[in-house]
Amino acid sequence: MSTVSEVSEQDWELWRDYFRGGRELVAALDKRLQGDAGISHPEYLLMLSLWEAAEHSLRTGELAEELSWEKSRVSHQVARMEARGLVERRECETDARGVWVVLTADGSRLLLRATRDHTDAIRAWFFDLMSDDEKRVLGAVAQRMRENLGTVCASVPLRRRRSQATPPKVCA
Amino acid sequence: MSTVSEVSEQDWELWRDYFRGGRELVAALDKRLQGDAGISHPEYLLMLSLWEAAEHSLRTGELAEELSWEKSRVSHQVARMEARGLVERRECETDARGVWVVLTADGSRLLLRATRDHTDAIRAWFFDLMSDDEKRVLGAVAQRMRENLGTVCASVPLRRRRSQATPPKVCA
DNA sequence: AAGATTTAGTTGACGTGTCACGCTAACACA
DNA sequence: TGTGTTAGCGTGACACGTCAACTAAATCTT
Repeated sequence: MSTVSEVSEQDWELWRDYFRGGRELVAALDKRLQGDAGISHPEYLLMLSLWEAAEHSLRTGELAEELSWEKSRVSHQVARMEARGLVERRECETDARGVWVVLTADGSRLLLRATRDHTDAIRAWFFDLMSDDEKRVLGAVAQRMRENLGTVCASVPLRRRRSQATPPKVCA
Repeated sequence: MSTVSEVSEQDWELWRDYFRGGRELVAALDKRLQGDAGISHPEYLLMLSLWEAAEHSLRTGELAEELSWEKSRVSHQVARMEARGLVERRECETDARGVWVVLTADGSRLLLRATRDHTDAIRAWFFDLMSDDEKRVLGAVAQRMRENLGTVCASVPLRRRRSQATPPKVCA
């Protein structure tokens, strides 16, 4: 067991392509969002979560759970976005520790402007490249990976807690 | 064409799992490296490239090409790693603009210490989760993705320019 | 050989992401 | 009622990563 060469050259090739492919795809999506709407991918994701929530607002912790981010990360990101006017922080009436993060009108506008192109990009650079069979395989493997890693937070996130009358059904 | 809902719920599920799975896997690998050898994944990758090169040294630009990183990124990373004593910068005799980046003894030690566990982790969290058929599919899709995105630098990197007497054959 | 251009590499500013720590409010319970 | 614990969030430091601007050496041009 476990001479390094146990992993075949082919396998390393696969790993390389998987690893770099992921990075390159996300980088490309990010660049596209920047160009189209002037927002980053993390900003898009955060605003999307808010958009999909009741009143376009969520508590910091809910946001973290929704995005599978650390709360600290959410805090930093919200701070930057608040400075840009994309979201607002509001005190929580029922829990003085709590904070509501609310999508602003500007935020909504940008989100909606971005969504179409972003979705098209994901389709063109991801979905359209695969047959249905390949999608099944990829999905199965990805799920398996997450479950396997999935000690703590990884197993949870099968979207629940939705609301709103059919907002743009997008994930990325 | 291109109502957002063109993308099925299943497809979004796939995208989510693929997207987060990748992030989580890399995060897990990084954490493992930190714990085992006290180095980050980028540090590991950079040192591995050096290790595999003649004299354990490469020019900044070669390093960038090898890793598919921007030169600026290499520069920053090397600066941090030089401060930690993992690599050294050395003037280039034949081209006064050039810089050789050389793996130090400390760097080598850490790299070697890290390699075994890192490889095991990749095997356990990636390779072992897939059948050979699934590997083929994943590899094909990843390659297709990179080629599709692959305007500029994406098409190049099929490892060339190897040297050295069989160093740890690892990629990640 | 003078001047323009290209190439190698660095730097600073800034967004992203994690970790360790700290703070206050809510809560449990003696 | 006080006291210890936990939950919700923020902050500062630092690593990662990109972009635009920069320096200086090499190279090309005429």
